[in-house]
Amino acid sequence: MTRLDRSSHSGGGPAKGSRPLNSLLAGHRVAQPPSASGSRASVQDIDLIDILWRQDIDLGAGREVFDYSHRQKEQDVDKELQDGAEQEDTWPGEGAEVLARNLLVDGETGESFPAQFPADISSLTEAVPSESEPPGLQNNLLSPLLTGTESPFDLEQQWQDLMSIMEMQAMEVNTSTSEILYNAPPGDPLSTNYSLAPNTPINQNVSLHQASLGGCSQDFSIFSPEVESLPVASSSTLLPLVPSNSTSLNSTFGSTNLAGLFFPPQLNGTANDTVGPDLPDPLGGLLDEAMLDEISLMDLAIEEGFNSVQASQLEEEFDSDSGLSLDSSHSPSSLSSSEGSSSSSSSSSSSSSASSSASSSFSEEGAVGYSSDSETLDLEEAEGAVGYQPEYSKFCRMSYQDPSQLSCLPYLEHVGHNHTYNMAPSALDSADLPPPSTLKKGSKEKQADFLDKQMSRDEHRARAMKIPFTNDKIINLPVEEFNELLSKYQLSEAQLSLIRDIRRRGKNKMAAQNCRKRKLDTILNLERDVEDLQRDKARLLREKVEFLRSLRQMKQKVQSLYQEVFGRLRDENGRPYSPSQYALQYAGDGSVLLIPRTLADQQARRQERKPKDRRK
DNA sequence: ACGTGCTGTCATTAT
DNA sequence: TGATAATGACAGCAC
Repeated sequence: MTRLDRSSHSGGGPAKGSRPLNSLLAGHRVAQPPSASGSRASVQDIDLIDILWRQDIDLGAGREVFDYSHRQKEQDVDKELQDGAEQEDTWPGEGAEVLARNLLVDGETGESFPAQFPADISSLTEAVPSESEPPGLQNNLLSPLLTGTESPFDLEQQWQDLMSIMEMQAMEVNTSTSEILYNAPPGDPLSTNYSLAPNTPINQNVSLHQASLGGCSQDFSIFSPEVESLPVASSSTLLPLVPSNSTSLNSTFGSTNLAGLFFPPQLNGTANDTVGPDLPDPLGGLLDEAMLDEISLMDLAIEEGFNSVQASQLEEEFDSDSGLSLDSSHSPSSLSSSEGSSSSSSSSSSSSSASSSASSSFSEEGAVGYSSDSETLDLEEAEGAVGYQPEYSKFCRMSYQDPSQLSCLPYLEHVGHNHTYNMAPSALDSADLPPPSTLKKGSKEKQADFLDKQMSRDEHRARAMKIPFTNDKIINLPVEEFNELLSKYQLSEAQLSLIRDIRRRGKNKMAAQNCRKRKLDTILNLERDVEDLQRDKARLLREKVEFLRSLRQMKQKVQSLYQEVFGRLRDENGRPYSPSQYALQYAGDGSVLLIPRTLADQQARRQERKPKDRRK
C-alpha cells in the first residue's frame, strides 16, 4: 500500500516521550486553584498534618466533630483547614460558660456530664482518706496514659491495648445500643453524658462510664440510675465489694479487668497530680493543656504506626458519613478502568464529573468526530457527488472546534492555533462565507483560492486524484455504504489507495482527538480524586485526634471512678484497702469484685493475650 | 531562536 | 481476518 505522505515522517527523531501529556498537565494547572496542584501533594500533606495537629491539639476541635449530622456535612465545609481559627477557643470559653449550668459540656467532644460530677469528685476525693495510702501506691492508681514522661510508643501500646479491650467489649455491646445511645433524646442521661459519635470504638467504651456507684454520691448521675444490690462473692479469696455506704455497684464492664488497666506493674508517678485524690477538679485535668500535649505526642507516635485494625475501623465507621467522592466513577480504579475501556471512558467520565464544568463540557460534547449531520449531507447532495468542493464538508466536520465550546475550558481558551495546512478556523465561521450564488465571479475565484489554501493535504490529494466524492464521505460513511460508493465508480488502483488512506487517516485523526480528550478528562478526574483524598485524609486525621482525645478523657474518668470506689472500700476493721494488695475487677455478670493484686494481674495478662490471638 | 501547545499522522496494539 | 478504535511517538505549525 502506498503511503503518499510518509516521507514527511522521519520516524527516527528524538523521543519526546510524554511531552504532549506534560504540556497538557502544565497547561491545565495554570487554570487550577493553587490547592489543586497534585505535584505538591506530599508537601501539602505535611503542611496539612502540621496544621491539623496544631489546630486540634493546641486549640481543640469543635464539638460538632462528634455530631453525626454535622459530620455528614463535613465534606461541604472542609475548608475549615484554612479557617482553623473558627474552631479556636471553642472549648475553653464554652466550658467555662457551661460549667454554670447543670450539664457540663465538653467543648471538644460534645461530651456532657453533670456539673455536679466534678464537684462530687472533689468532695469525694476529699472524703477519701488519701493519707492512708502511701504516695507511691497512690501512683499505681494512675493510668499510664496520664504519665507525662512516657514515650510515644508506650502511648501507642496503651492505645492498642485499649482497642483490644474495646474490641472485646464490642462483642457484648449491641451495635444498636450505640445508635440508641447516640440518637437518644437530649434528656437521656446516657446521651446527655456521652453523646459521642456513633459506632465508634469510643462509643463502645461508653459502657465503662455506666458503672454505677450510686452510693458514692447522689449526684453521680452519670452512672446508671439502676442501683442494684451488689452480688456478693462468697469466695474466700474474692472479697465482696462493700462500699462504706453499703450501696451497690452495677457495671457493664463485662469481664474487663480494671486492675489491668489501672494497675500496671510499673507506673510513672509523675502524673500523680493530674488525677487523684489531690486533684482539685478532675474536669480541669481533662482540659489540661499538658494532657493535650500528651495527645499530640501520642498522635505523633501513632500517626506512622496507625495499625490496620484501627485504620479499618475508622474506615468502616466513616464510610457512611464520609460523603466523599469515593464512588466508583471517581475512584482511581474506575479511572483506570475507564482508561482501559476506551469506548466507555468518555461517557463514564461525564457521569462522574458533573461538578467539573471543564470535564463535563468535554464529556457532554461527546466523542468528537467528523460531522456527518444532515447539514453536511445536504450540502454535499446539493453540490453533487462529482463536483468536489471540500470546503463545505470541512466546515461541518471541524465544527466540533467551535471556539464557543472551547471557551468552556478555561485552560484551553488560549488554544486558537491556525493549522492552515489542514484547516481554516476563519472558515469555521459560516457567516464569513456568503452563499456561492451571491458571489461575483472575481470574488468567487478569490474565495476559491483562499479555501484552496485551507484544504487539508488529503483534500488536495483527493482533488488531484480526481476522487469523485468528498473526504467527509470517505471518512464517515459506514463500511458497507463506503464499499457501495466505491463500487459505483470506476476508480484506479491509485485512487482506491488514496481513498483508503484518507479514510484511515481521517478516522485516526478523530481517534486521536478523542484520545486526547479522554486523556485530559482522566487528568482532571485524577486531580479531583487527589483533592478528595487529601480532604479525606485530613478529615480522618482530625477525627483520629478527636477520638484519641475522647479516649483519654474516658480513661481519666474511669480511673477517677475507680479511685473513688476503691478509696471508699473498708475492710471489717474500717480500714481502707491497700491498692498494692487489692484491685477491683469487674466480672461478666456486672458485679464488682475486690480481688488480690496478684490474681488481678494474672487475669489482666490473660485478657491481653486473647485479642492478640484472635487477630491472628 | 527557542519553548510550548495543538494537531495530524504513523505504527502498533486492542477490540 | 478485516475493520475499527485506542494510543504512543513524532513532526509540523502557530504563538
